[in-house]
Amino acid sequence: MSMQESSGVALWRQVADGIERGIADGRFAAGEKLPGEMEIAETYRVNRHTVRRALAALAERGLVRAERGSGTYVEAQRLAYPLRSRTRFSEIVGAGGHEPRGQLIEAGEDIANREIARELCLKIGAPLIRIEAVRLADRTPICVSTTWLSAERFPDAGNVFANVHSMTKLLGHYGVKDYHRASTRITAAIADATDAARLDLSLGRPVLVVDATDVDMLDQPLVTKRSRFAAERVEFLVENG
Amino acid sequence: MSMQESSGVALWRQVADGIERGIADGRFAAGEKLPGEMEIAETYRVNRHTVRRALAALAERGLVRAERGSGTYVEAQRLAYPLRSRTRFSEIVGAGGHEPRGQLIEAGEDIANREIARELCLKIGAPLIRIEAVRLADRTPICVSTTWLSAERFPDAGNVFANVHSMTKLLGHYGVKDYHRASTRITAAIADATDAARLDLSLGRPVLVVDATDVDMLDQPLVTKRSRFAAERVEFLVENG
DNA sequence: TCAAGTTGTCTATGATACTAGACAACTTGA
DNA sequence: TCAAGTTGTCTAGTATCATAGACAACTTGA
Repeated sequence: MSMQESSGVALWRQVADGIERGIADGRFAAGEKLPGEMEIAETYRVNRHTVRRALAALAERGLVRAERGSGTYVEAQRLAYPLRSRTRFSEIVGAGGHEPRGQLIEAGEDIANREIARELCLKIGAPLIRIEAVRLADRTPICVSTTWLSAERFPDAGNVFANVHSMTKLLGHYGVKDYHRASTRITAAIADATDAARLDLSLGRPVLVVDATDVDMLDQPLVTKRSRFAAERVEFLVENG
Repeated sequence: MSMQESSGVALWRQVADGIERGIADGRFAAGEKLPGEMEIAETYRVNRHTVRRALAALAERGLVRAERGSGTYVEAQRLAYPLRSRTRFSEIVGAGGHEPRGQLIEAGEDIANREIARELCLKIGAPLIRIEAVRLADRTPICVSTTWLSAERFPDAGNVFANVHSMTKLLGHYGVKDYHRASTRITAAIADATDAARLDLSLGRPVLVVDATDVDMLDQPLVTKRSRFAAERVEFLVENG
């Protein structure tokens, strides 16, 4: 018997994703015992060895734990991430009982392409500061983001961010007392090699890609950014009404 | 030279995803010529044959078109999908210049688990109608959704939906004049085999998973649903303030 | 016309992925 | 204690993945 789907995704990986989805949506509760390897193999119509490889991958990521002679058990949970007009990473993570951390990867200069120029109401080719940062809850990386600011309005923003480790504090440094989210666009993709490494994700894992622009109290654009969230670690909450 | 990452995702697939991302975020504009196979191979540090397999996969999905002796050219676009309090699939798709279509896959009975009971303010074990449907823009499937309604309040809802092909019309049939979105939760996952087939996606493609509950004008819950959107075909827009 | 650059097709080889079967090591409950 | 059920480990064979090189077929621009 053979399974040729030729999707470019290994069978063990498909099984692992299936089990992970089961964990994420509650079919397998935390602490609960998974079905036996044989039963999983029959469910997915694959060999037991293929299931073992899937479970090994999940175990390595800390989602399950195998106990010889007994069974394989679940251990996981996702971070709830509300998308509000006032979106602050530190507050959201703190509210979830975790310690928020930010880490600068790289800061440099850039020039505005058409898209960024439109978002920030600048001219194409205008000088920008580009900040690459990773944000964590406790010791788990949650997202990496690329942030662009006008280099004219926020000179030396890269160095300031390196000191304060927070976008809110950075803006405060330039006299911005408060700001809020003007637009948010969400889609999903597969993490590229760089992001996967920074998020401590294995290759091929999905990320939620969020393009957002923050404005001040007069609706003047301040910063625009593209964040990539590890899909397996967060769940966005959109609150209407 | 060798590349052993052993992520469970074939190299050609990683290259294909990388190029697709480039198309999605505008690095490669529609109609534009991609870099030559040799150049792509050098970029990703893989063999030219691996690049060819990636391009073949993209060509089969209609994202690119190869012309012998000349080059490989892009052809694609994503559907903008605003997430508002008043979210109507048909209006969104229609506004984008496409023809919205809905298709019933299956309707049946179900009983409320804890999560659904909470969303619909019912007791655990309460009888439900479960509707599986796929929704398309022109002839392209955009999302599949599983919708749950109280079987007491909406008796025979499955047959009604089969006739009207629209959730808005179904609710109208029971006297609900207007409704709006109460909560929306978004995450991403890999499409399972069933969803992949229904969305005409190859295995391993990411989907945006949306859990949402609609309420009437008195904030009484009407329906709760879990939709899976083909990530490569949509882009969610969250509009704040 | 022609050279340079492009995609298309062939052969070949080694590494991984998947299947298959067998048995060991261990846990649990009767 | 013991049988049934669990995970862990070994061997082997087949198919797919990825690499490598060579050359054909075709397009483009000088």
